[in-house]
Amino acid sequence: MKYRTIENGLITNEHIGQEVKVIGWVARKRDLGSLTFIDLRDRSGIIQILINEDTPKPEIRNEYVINVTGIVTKKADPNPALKTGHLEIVAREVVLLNKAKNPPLIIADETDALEDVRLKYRYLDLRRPVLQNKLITRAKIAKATRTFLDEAGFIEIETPILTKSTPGGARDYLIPSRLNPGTFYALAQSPQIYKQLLMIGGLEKYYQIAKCFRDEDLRADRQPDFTQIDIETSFMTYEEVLAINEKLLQFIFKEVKGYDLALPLPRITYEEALLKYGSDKPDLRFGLEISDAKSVFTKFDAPFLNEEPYIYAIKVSDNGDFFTRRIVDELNMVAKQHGLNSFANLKYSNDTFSGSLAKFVTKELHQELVETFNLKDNDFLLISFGQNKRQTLTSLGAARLKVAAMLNLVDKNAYSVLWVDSFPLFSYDEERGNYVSEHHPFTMPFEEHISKLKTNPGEILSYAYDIVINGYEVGGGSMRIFDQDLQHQIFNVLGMTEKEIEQKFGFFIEALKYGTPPHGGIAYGLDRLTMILTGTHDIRDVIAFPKNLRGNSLMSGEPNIVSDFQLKELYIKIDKEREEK
RNA sequence: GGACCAGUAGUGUAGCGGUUAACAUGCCUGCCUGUCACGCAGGAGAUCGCGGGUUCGAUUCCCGUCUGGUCCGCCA
Repeated sequence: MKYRTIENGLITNEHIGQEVKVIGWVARKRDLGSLTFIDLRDRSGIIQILINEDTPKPEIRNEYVINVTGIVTKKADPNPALKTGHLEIVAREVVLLNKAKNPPLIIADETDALEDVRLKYRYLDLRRPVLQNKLITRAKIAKATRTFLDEAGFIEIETPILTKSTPGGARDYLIPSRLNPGTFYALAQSPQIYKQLLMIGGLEKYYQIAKCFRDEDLRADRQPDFTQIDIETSFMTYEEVLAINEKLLQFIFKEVKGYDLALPLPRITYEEALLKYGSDKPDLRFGLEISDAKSVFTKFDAPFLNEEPYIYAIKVSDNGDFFTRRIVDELNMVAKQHGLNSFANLKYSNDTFSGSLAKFVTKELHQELVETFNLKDNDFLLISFGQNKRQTLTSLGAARLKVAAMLNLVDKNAYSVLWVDSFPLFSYDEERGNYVSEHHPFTMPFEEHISKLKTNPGEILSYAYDIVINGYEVGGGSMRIFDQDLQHQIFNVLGMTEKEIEQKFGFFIEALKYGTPPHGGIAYGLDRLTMILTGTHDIRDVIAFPKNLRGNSLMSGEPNIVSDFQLKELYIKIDKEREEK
């Protein structure tokens, strides 16, 4: 006895006239009295079942699981919306295998439910074909990755999830050790140190599709546990590492989407990305480039503007009339969110300026503005100004994205894939009063900048690179330091004492002393890559059982309170006062 | 830690200082031989998130709180 002889979505013309047995969920029932039609859904798709008057039929409602035996028949009037829309199965026997409660959400591509209902009943949400297709795409990406890297001589190696907590970087998820009272493991934030140790261990080419954990606040594209495609290789130069990663991406795009990714990928430096697009992960599917507007606006007789050290502008061509008071207010919200008071703006039409700065435009400035920005009728200038260069740029960068979305400037069928490179090695942390790694402390600085370690660390650039797709940081990596003295100097710049270095990274410094090969690598966010290739902006769409913004599972209810007995075994006491707050 | 938006039948929304709280869909019952988001007729279903205040009267206005979402900070 079998439940099925064929999957619903795989039934084709060649089965016409054959008796088949199918199984699935009742997606829809259309009862015409003596005729009943059922859309029967399994993972492969939907096939219509016809139950005639003389065929005995059980109670049938939505989401019941039924088993149908019958003859595949050609329909007189096909349904073009369905892959199997020209076929149906005329039932001989219909068996009810399981009933179902009335589901709280519509189980179809277009559901009516909002996120929290979908997450609470995730197992029902997962029955929706759109969601299943996203998980299928995710599996295809993983498979293509394995195929490509395997053929390129990489081997898949697992590294520990229970690891040592090392400060710097993201907050750790801590796991108490029962066997070692008072001590903790940290869940791996990434396999970074292990993969470098694998290089020292002589494995040469490693990869892993690795779960990683970071206890930071969540976003639409950030989950506390997520998956990296983690890659490291020895004996390859910077250019060779980028080249093989480009080929990997090309292979994935081809296998998963049938899309031909043109190589080599464009590269843009971190500084250029920030100046032109106000972001270290620019979306290049549209223009709206930022220009330095200091020279013009500094001449404006407006103290709030001309005294600011940084002034930048975006010109939006031929859409001035779009920027009504309401739209400008919306953009100013973006400015506020990024720490500025507001943007300034100028509309140019009929050779006249209007907008927030219009009253400061003198005759001379009028001419200079038109020439500087090459203004045509119905153009619009959005201007950001501030004390902090990065903030002034990134707020305008955020507005750039918003404007592009509002004006529909983004080509949804295009992919913008590029490298952002030449990242600074360090940035200065005002709060902590010392330098912190921009990427991570194992990143190789440009050789010609190493001399600045003692004099001006902030100016050092590094062999770090991000892969950016459609404005998402999809991957990031670097060439690594393989010289123990240089590594030691880096730790010093980061303000670590000899004792701290020894405690936290002693084993790693020691390892570097035994003939470390030149090496480098990258880590891709599998979740984000899947988001892009499935066209969603919500990371929860590409993870089977995701968490909400508070890190809670609305379905199973973690995190949860544990028993006093469990806590006692782990030598942990909960501060009851704090718990009640 | 901060800013903003939302919370009304199972679901998604509308609405308003005094309503029988509306619409769609889902659900239930009946009818229907070619539907495919079937159709038609009828029906059930809501302490308008929670607490307080203003008011003769609050689902509506105000304050607080909880929940969900988006963003900033954070994410080596």
